[in-house]
Amino acid sequence: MTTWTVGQVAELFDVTVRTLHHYDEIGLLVPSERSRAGYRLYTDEDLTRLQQVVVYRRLELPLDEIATLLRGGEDAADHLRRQRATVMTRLDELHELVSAIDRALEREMNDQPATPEDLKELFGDGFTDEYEQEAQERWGETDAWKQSRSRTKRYTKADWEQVKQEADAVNVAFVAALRSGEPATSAAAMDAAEEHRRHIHDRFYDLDHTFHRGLADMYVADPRFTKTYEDIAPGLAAYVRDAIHANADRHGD
Amino acid sequence: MTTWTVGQVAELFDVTVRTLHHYDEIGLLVPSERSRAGYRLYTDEDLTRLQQVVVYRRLELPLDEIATLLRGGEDAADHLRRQRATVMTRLDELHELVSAIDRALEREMNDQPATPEDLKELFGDGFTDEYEQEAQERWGETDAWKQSRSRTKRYTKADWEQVKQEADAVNVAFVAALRSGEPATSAAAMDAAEEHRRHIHDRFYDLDHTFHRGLADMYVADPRFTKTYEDIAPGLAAYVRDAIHANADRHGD
DNA sequence: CTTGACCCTCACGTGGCGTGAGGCGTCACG
DNA sequence: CGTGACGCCTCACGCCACGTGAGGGTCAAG
Repeated sequence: MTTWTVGQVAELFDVTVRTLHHYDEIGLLVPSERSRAGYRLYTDEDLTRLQQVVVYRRLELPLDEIATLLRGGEDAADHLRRQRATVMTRLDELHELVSAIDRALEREMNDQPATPEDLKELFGDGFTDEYEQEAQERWGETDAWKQSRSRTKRYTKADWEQVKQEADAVNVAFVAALRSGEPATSAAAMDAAEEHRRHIHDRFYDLDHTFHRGLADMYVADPRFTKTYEDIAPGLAAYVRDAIHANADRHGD
Repeated sequence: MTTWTVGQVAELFDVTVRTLHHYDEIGLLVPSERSRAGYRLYTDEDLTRLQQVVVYRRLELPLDEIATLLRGGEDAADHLRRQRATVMTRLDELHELVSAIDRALEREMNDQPATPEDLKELFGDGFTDEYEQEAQERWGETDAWKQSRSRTKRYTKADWEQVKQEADAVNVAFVAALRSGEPATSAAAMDAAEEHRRHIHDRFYDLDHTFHRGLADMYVADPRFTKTYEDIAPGLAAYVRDAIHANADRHGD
């Protein structure tokens, strides 16, 4: 038996039958033979070609580029280099994405009242906790998370209460500036913004002014967090955001 | 002017008009008003909602999840955590991809163009061995399997030899306990079980005592695995299973 | 001769829009 | 009051790499 049917080939290479049909349709891998009944029959050579296709697919080359590559015209090294650059770019994007999500999550955490149950749910209380395991696996690599976790892990109830007090103090400063009629670009408002940044910086993870801007925008973008500020004082959310941006400007970031 | 047309909104938020049409079509963002001529007119509230959509889109959340989120009530943190896990998985894959490309490039530069055999060696997979195929069928895309793959991928020949030696040592311990006539609940048998668990835990994937029980049951239930043990010594499969359960009991899981 | 596993060819669905086609609305200028 | 440029509308197909049936033929075993 020197030929194989779709099902056999599919199992061998861990692809679906539909995929082989697709490759046939677009001419990327047309089986050399057909049985009288019309069954696709793959030869050794077909399998070799499929092997190459499968490998290049794992590099996420589009199928038409793979076709070009296998037509033999192009230099494989060039393709690989280009692909590497593409992957690296994508990696950077994903890294940014992760930290953006981190910031969004951090914002979630900050806005939740720090009841012991919440903390347990957020940080877990043992290695048997599924979330804890996943968090360690998945989040273990980002600096923000490592920092935040290593710091908050040891926070007691009292610590959390103090964290909350600090947060409240920051809010009070914001409200005072707002009520006094000073603009968000005033020194008082910017000072409150800087306090806000330092609070997060000290308590959770390193936070520079650029990231701080991102957080500020989130506060206004999402009504759940807008509400937190609007409940304290109307117009506070936008005021806080503007103050943070002004403060970032002041620091030249 | 308290409403905006598609074009204005598009420019404001740096999205295309088609995108706004799309969001309208799928009901994610339906403009509150229409002009007599049927022009879409976006209000302040619409823009606020769009702002949120845009933010979440930057986090690459699927549109239907964003819809769920904005419908309110749902926990944003859950969605964000899931999204984070997804992105991290993708990051891992791309890291592997980059090193695979590097290895391919190295081969390409130093030696001749890569033959299919080279590729097979470099990227693995392709003509997978039977164990790997069956394991994939069994475990599919479970975390354990992914973890095992990501670890073993980087094992060298020497590593594998050591892994084999460790596995043999565990088996020897089991056989010794069995031959000496000690019950599966004896300390010797349970110690061997614990060694077995740690071996897998260290070498392949996180394995607690509860999951270890599941493995043990499978050793007896699945003839392929049963055979492995029965070939070493008759009655060993069941003995191993009982020892593992006893060991799990001992550890209170 | 039946059964059941395998194979075939359509052909529509997926996500998140891009990209026209064909036609109406609006506005500044002449 | 007409005209041209531009913006808006609604279809509706295209993209990529297949997934997922529907409806029907083929093949080896019992």
